[in-house]
Amino acid sequence: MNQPKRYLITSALTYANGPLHIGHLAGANLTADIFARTMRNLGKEVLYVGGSDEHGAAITIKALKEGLTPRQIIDKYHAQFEEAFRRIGISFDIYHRTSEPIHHQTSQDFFRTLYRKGEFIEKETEQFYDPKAKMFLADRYIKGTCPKCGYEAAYGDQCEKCGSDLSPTELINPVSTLTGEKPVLRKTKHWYFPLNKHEVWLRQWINEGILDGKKVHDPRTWKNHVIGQCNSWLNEGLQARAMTRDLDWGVDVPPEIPGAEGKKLYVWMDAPIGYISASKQWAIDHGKSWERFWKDEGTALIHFIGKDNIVFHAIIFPALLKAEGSFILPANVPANQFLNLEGDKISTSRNWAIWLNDYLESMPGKEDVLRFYLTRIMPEQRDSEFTWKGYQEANETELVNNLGNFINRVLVLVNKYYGGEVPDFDPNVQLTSSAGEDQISFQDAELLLVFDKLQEMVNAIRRFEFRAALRTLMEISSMGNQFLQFNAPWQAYKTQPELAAAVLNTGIQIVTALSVAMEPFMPFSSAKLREMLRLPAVAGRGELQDILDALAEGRLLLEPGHQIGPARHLFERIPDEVIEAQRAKLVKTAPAQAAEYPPLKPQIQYDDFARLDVRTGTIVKAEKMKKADKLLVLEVDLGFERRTIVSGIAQQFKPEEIIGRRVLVLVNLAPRKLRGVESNGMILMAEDGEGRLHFVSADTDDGWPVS
RNA sequence: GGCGUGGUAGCUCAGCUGGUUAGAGCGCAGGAUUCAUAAUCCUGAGGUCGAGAGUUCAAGUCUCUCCCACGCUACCA
Repeated sequence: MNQPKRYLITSALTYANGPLHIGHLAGANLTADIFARTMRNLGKEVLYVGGSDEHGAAITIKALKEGLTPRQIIDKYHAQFEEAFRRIGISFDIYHRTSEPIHHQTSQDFFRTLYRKGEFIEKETEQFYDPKAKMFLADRYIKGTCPKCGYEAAYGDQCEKCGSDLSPTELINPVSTLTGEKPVLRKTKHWYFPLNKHEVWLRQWINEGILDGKKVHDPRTWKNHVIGQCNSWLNEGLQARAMTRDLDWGVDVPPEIPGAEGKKLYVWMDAPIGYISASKQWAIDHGKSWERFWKDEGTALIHFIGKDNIVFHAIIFPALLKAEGSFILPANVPANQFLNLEGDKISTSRNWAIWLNDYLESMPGKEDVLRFYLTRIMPEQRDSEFTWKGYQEANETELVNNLGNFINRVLVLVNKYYGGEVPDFDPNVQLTSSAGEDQISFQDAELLLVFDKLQEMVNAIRRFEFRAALRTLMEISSMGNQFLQFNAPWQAYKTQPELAAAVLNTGIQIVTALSVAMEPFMPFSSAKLREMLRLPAVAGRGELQDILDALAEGRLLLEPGHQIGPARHLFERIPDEVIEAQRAKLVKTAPAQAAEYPPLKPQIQYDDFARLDVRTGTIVKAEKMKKADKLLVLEVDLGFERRTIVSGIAQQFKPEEIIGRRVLVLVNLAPRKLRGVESNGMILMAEDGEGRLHFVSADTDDGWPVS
């Protein structure tokens, strides 16, 4: 495949309802940053965009909870994100936000174009509207009397008593569960995007890289799990998706479209278009063209995301772009898997995470160590795990002992023997190669080995194999350590000064190469090293390409006579106490929501209660229901009879554990078929604050009533 | 239940279209060395490649069945 002329790189937008943690870095941001920096260092034209995703119901809810306005919430998180990303060195060309007018305009324009082209299906439905809450109600927020069995607390989508599927409009006396008000029917219109119409070309584009008969990318460069996930969706059949919602916090549906009042664009018409509006803003700020990046086939569009976002970026957004007609499609969607933490999933609600802000505050100057370790364990092909011990070890064995030590050895020796001046040398001096203790080499041959490694590293990054690229980088400094060890310039300096000069000149060339090559991974340490070398910091202007060219042509990277500064340590050990203190911060908390008691149900009369017939019983048989994850088929002995009862507790109880359990059974519940098995009754369970279920029972004989 | 991805030395992971004694780093054992943040270098021990069956002259690599982890999805509160 031809090398693209330029790259448009995106990091998944960050949702503005909670702080950043290391998972955000490992998934979509550090990956994209390393890629963007590398491409800039290779002299490519790069536009790297990111931003905050600031719309949606979750933000409204968060605002209500904290007693703030949605605007206050998003302002707070956006500022926080921007600052944290900057401090950890994510090199966005622009970090934008979806609340900006230019974004609203851009996504509305996008919607308009699709609307005019007839890409949407309009569906008008009558839905219940709660005048007090001023919102349309989802089916399950409505209760009323079941038209079939007369049960008074049937949900809008289903009657729990008789099991029939309902639609909210069938209910007699519907009531909003939010406010208790009587909802009114209102017509509401929504626009659906018929994804199913796009299935055929999507299949070919994803699996063969062919779009409109043209090869646009090589599917072999896409990750297995990305293609697999897409095909899984395609094989299940794509459905028309609503592109609008009855929400109050988001981008308005273009007002001139009939029926648009009160409607907002759904997230699929909003968040990914944020990439486009960010590009536009960047173009305005810099007097450049955004369309060069979005509409020219010489551009490779790369979406960096986590695996939860695959379908969104590889199917839905491409389909929208194609339907719009003027945009290129992504050349790759290198999704990462998930990062776990100390044996458990990262969870914002359980506070199981390493928060980026906290890290930046409590581990000052250690930005690159985090970047390094996260890259080293990056979940590229499968989930991986962050441990503080692993972090400490990686820092010590690789950064301090290998990379930092090699650089320090060279700089100290050059300072000590040559007053910090890069020594001149005789290119014909025989050296021992880093490739083996018995191999004779010369300086230029040695530098060609470095060239090969740099090439290898660049190729790995082009394949989005960041772990491999980082490993290759470390191999260069390993080679450097071997080279020093074999040639022992500290001895040669006394007996063969010409050897020492050739060795240390070579050493300083390798260090110079490293100062550039390490920049995408560890920009802060790179800058520090460049300062010691008295060289300008790497600024993303083709420095890596310059180095590759020079090495290929046999030119030196740092000329004899160049004066370097004193050696300072690039990395330092991190004491056990510091690691322990960090680990001690990790304390799982119960999710906040689960701690809240559910609201009390409306008052009932004794007669209502007396209608329930609850009896004691014993589980005598239990087995898993086939083709269902949550159901157990139980046989319960009630003394006077045995009954089959299906219970949705399979995720918390194993069948063999619960045989013999005394339980309370609601015995006069109408029978209902669950996945083909008739259930005659209901096992009563108590639920605790963390959602765990517990059996309730009594010490009486089976079959006697409970009241 | 369906689909997807993964399951390789104590740990973290490489192993492309099947081909000689399965690799690396860390850790471990022994040795060398002192320029360097007790760093570095050399050597070595360590694996029936999740389990079983099959295809093949030949399988970690292909096929089938099963088990485990994670994700999507269905069903289910």
